[in-house]
Amino acid sequence: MSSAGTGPAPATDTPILHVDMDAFYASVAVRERPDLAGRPVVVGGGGRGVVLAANYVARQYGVRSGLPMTRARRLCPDAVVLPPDFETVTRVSASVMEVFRQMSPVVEAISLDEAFLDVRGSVRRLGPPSAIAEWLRSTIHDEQRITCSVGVAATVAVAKLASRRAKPDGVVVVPPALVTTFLHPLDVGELWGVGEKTRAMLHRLGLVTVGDVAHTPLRTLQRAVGDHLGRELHHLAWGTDRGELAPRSGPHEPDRSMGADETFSRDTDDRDVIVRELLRLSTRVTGRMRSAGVAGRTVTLKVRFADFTTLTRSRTLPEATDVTVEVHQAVTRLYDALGLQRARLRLVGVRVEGLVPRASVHRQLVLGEREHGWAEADRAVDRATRRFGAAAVRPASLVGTRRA
DNA sequence: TCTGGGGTCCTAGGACCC
DNA sequence: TCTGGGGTCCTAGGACCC
Repeated sequence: MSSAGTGPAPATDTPILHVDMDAFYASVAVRERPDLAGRPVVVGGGGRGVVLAANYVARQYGVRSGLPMTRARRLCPDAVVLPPDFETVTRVSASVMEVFRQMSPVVEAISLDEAFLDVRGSVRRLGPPSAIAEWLRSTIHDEQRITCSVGVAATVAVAKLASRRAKPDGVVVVPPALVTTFLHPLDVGELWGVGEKTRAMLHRLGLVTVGDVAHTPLRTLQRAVGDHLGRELHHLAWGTDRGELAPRSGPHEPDRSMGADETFSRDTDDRDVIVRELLRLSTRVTGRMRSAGVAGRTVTLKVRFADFTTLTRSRTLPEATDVTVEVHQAVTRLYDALGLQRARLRLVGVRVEGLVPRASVHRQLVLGEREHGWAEADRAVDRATRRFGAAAVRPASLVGTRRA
């Protein structure tokens, strides 16, 4: 370390960086397949899936993430379509997060490809935030051969908007004096927390730009969109959201819920098929719960009909559980209670909420319940799965019945 | 052959208790 | 005789984010 060790740390009025990988899944795919450079690349699920990421060549054809894959193929028939490579993406993400931690100890990751950094403690060592942003970008580019964009500001939400403005492959700094100049011309839909519905409702009220929202009385906003979101929007519109990060330290907070859902490749009204799918999903969810060491009391069934209307039904059990059979029983009862006749389902889902550490659950043994019951069976399955893989052990009704 | 899968948080009404 | 509130839990739905 050099002599710079004494004296007050240089202050900065834009300590928050938002780093966002450009077209992450697609960039990683191209990195693995250099022959694809310059071609339109779309990463997404097959069948009824949606676009996970599209590189900038594909975006010229109007392909965007979230678009149904069928639409994407129609918009860009020449696109190279690839399934997501989660393993590589996860590995690249971990390396990138490691670079962030070299730049600052205060990192709040929001997903595999996005994070906030507070660089207040790093300016003496590394220079002003804009220089840190550039160094970070060149390091990631050199080490991982992918690009990212960085927004720099005094607050979290402004930094996030700035990084969007910086895309692709750039840096945008918004000093405090320019925050309203930057924010107010933007469409309200750009704000974090304003999706399609809220945007449409605000537009109907004549609130089109962020500036319009900024100059609307708080009470009026709250009547339109609710107390909480109203207050939130007011802050966002003036760039006065939080300027502190909530870094995930330690092993990380436990999830509040765990769930799994699946869209059928073809809509179905066959109870056998549906109940079997609920068993698969219950098995998956409780398996994840057991390896995380949590149990939960509220079990929720989700059902989506062919016309995309969706409903949920939930049931709170007397005791928290992580037992596959109990969760499956609960969702099957909820399903039967719907009394669907010939309604065709597009999707079913299982979720367990109100998770608590398993160790904190003291099971009351119900009269007649054997001590080594289904829970013991689950643990035996977990051990076998760890040794032999997921295909080794599964309920009899999930074993293929098709004959040659 | 339009519209995934993993989550979080908020709202609102009713039950129930004090 | 009047018709209270506050707090918590449960359920259902909706909106949003990555």
